[in-house]
Amino acid sequence: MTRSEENYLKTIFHLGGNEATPISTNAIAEQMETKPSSVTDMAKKLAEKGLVHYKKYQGVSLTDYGAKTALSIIRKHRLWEVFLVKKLEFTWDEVHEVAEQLEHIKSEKLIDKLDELLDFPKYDPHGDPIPTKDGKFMERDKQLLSEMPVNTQGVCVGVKDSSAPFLKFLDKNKIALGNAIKVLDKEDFDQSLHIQMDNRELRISHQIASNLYVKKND
Amino acid sequence: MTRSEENYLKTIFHLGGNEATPISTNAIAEQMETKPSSVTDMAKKLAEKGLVHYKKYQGVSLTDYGAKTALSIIRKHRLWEVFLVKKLEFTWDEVHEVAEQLEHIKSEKLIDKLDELLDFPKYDPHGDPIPTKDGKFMERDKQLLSEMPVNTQGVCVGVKDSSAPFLKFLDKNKIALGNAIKVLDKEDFDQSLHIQMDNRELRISHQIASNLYVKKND
DNA sequence: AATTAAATTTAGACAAATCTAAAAATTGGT
DNA sequence: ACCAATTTTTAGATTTGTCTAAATTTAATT
Repeated sequence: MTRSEENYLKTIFHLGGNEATPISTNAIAEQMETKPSSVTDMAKKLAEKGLVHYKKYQGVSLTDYGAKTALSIIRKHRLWEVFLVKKLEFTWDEVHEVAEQLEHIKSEKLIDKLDELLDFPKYDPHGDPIPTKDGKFMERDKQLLSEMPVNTQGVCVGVKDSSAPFLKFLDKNKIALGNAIKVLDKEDFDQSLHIQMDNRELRISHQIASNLYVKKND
Repeated sequence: MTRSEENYLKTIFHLGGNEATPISTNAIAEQMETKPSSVTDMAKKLAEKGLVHYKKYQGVSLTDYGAKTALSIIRKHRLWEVFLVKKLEFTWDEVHEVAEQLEHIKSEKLIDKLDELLDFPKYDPHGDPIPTKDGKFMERDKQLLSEMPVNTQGVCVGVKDSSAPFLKFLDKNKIALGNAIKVLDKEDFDQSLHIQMDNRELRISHQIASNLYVKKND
């Protein structure tokens, strides 16, 4: 597997889709900042190797084998992210770029031992679940903050947008995973929220709220 | 810098040489298991970038800039080797292959923090010195065991050959870095040695002795 | 259902890194 | 100082992954 093939698999995985509703070459090209014609070429190659289903003009979807492969790369990416934060004092907005490189390192022992060193983490620094060695995905029970009714309470458990600018914004406003959240009020006009976070009250825009995942308290 | 360019620099560094006595394209090709014609192509490219001195038919040597670059790659390689042994329970015969991949990861912060996590190690698992951030090389006062006179004592501090087969042989015979060594006798016939290592006596061939570095006791 | 617009693929080109085979330069032996 | 052997370079081809521009297919609109 080349680095490029791995990057395509990962992108296709993240874009979702399935054999019935495949992902267009255009969508992949846009996500990867490349050209649709390049995607077509790669789609053929990946299909050749049994990693994707591909029918001309129809789009692309992962085979079981392709999905398993994608999950192993995502597993590596997220474990490295945990390593960078937990062991090397990286901030959560710095890890993605480096993990993009580290995820391509080939050594099963390396990743198994890394997992052990980190004490088998279940989530990465952005709250995304880390697939198990056999490709099982533990999706957490969570919802967007923007979808929580007024007066419900929960805990901040993840971000939808994990871009550096958004993460830095959260840092600046002391919004971190693990914080307790209560929705105090919702503004009908612009759907902004008045919330209580840990011990202070703050107002956040709909844009922010729709990129923060919360686990509702029972 | 591409991965390939980095590998060439590293190889040229390890082969030594200087502007007056450059390394032949053939020597580089042999070391890298590639063809001389490929080396010629790369020599031109590296010369173009100011990383090596290259004159047709004369051979190649690193510029100061090239040496500095090579040292930063070697620094990364050796720090990763320490990480693999100290933090992930790799054995010293397993680390090279993985470090060959890890050494190409680009992130200054990553390597600085790794250095810190490992407590600024001075030597890698094979006893080779780890260059400092500014490319300084702390070569240890050491000599080959095969060159130690009878009755001298010292400590095992490194290996010349760090191939897996040799390292496994050392493990099997419980020869490890840090062990105390005393040369009891030298066999004129085949130059084999009778030594005392920690608390036991053993005989080792000249081949082995000429691949083990010892620091003589004062 | 025909025509236009949009999406997708094909064809041909390019850069990086490599190779083979042939040509050129260097080296060593006499 | 010459010739033969060796080393090194050149020229041209190959692979991988990409691109542009043109051609084709699909989708949308009337």
